[in-house]
Amino acid sequence: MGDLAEMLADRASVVAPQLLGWELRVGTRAGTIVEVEAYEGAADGASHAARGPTARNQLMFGRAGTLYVYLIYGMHWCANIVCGAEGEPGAVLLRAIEPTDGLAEMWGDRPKATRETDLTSGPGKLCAALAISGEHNGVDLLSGDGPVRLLAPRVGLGSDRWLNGPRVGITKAVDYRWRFAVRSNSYVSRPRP
DNA sequence: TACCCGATTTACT
DNA sequence: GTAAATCGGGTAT
Repeated sequence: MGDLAEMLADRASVVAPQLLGWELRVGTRAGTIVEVEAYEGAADGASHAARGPTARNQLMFGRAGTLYVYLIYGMHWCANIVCGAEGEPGAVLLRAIEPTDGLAEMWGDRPKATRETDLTSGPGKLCAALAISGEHNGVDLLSGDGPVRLLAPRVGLGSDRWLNGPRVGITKAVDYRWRFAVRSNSYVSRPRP
C-alpha cells in the first residue's frame, strides 16, 4: 500500500489527523481510529525520543510504518505508529478506536468495561481490546499481511470532522495541541478535546 | 545498583 | 475527586 507509506512519511503532527478514520485490524478484531496524539523529536519534550535514541525508543527513529508498543505505569500497553523520515523520530499514539468487528472477543479481554464506549476509549484499553502487547513491538504495518493492519477509509475525513487539543497526561510541551479526535464521536476518551 | 516516575485504568471516598 | 496498582527505563550514585 504505497498510499499509506507516503502518508506516514511526513512528521507526526501532520500525519496524526490523517490517521483518523482508518481501520485498525488485529485478526478478527477491528475498529475505526477516532483519536490519536502526535509525538516528535528533540523539540517535543513530552516525546520518548526527546533525549535521543535509547534501547526502548529506537523504533521511533526507524522506518515509518513500524508499530511501537511500550508498557506504561507497569501495567498498560500503548501502541504507536512510527512516522517521518528515517532518522527523524516521530510516532502517532493510538488513543481510541470505534470498535467495528470482534466485539465479543474484545469484551472477553476487557471484562471490567461496563459500556461499549468504554471498550476501546483509551490507549491502554484499545490495546487490551485488540490483544496488542509487547510482542507486537516492531511489527510492520506496510506489508499488509502482518498481525496488525491498517486499512484506508473509503473517503477521508474532512478537516471539519475532527478537533485538536492539548495532549493527555503529559507535563512537558503542554502547549502543543497535538491530540486529534473525531468530532462528536462517543468512543473518544475523556476529557474530550 | 538505587531511586524516581510515567503518553493509564480502576476502585473507592 | 483522589489514590492505588505495578514495573521497566532513564538518570543519578
